[in-house]
Amino acid sequence: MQVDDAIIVKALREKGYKATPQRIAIGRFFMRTRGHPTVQRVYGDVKKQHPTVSLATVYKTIQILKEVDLIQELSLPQGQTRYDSDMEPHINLICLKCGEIKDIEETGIRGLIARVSEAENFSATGQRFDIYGVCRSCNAKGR
Amino acid sequence: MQVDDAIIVKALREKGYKATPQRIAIGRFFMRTRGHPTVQRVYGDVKKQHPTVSLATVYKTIQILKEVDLIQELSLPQGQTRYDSDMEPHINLICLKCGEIKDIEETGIRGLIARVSEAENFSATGQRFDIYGVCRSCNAKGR
DNA sequence: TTTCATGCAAATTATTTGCAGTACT
DNA sequence: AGTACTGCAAATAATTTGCATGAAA
Repeated sequence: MQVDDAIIVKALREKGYKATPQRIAIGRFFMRTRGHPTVQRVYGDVKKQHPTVSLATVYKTIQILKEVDLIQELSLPQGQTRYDSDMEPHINLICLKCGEIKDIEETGIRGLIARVSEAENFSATGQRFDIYGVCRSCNAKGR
Repeated sequence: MQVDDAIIVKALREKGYKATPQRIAIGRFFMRTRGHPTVQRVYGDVKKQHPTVSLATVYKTIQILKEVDLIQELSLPQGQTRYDSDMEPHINLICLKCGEIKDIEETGIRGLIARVSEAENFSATGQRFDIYGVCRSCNAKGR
């Protein structure tokens, strides 16, 4: 927890942002959470520590956390935007039934990106790989 | 053109939707366009043929074209949602400077999806692979 | 002829912005 | 001390919805 805080504070200050308690709390929530929370979910959690925090601050802070490369944004068709604190290239398995998002570490992706970028003269700074469908547990339940 | 229309009409009717002139015009625009238009772009183009078409109809029709698997939605962080009529697995090279989106056909993706899906017991129905960065021409211009 | 789609306007949702007071460095 | 940040409320932008009229099957 102290460790995470140090990472967050450092990342913020390096880009000239102040390390406020709200920002640290929001950043900490992302570092701890292995899920893919929505803004509302972040807001709800951070309010436990900072009851007066506003939704506007959460939105502003999320923008900053993206800029300092602590989180990634996953804009989805249906429903609210989700965020992912896994910054390594990976695959998102997105279940269209229950909305669950599972991260899959796939070592080949990095090479694939490097290969395509070089061929196209493209300077890659980020990526996103989603597979949509029905997850294991929904498959088991449903017919 | 007649050929495209036939595909659109068939796809609509198969899922129980009526083939109206507006829907055909919108579908035809997607089939013709090798770009990744926004809703406003579609609206603007379709109005040439159907001056009274409403934005609501465009939105509704786009939902339907997604359901009948003629187009894909690309929700993006900054800016408006884009649509893609390339339904084959491919990579979107997305330039963060100029907004251009280039499709890259990459034969390996299909196999990668099959492999991951099988390992995770996931029934894949769609996918999306974005690489974000700076494109060739923006690289050439800017420093 | 029956059912579904259109187009208008109003409603909703998500996100952003302006600003006065407050906290970080 | 100075600059940036917070929280509130209001503004904006994007998308959705309800409904009466009109068109497809």
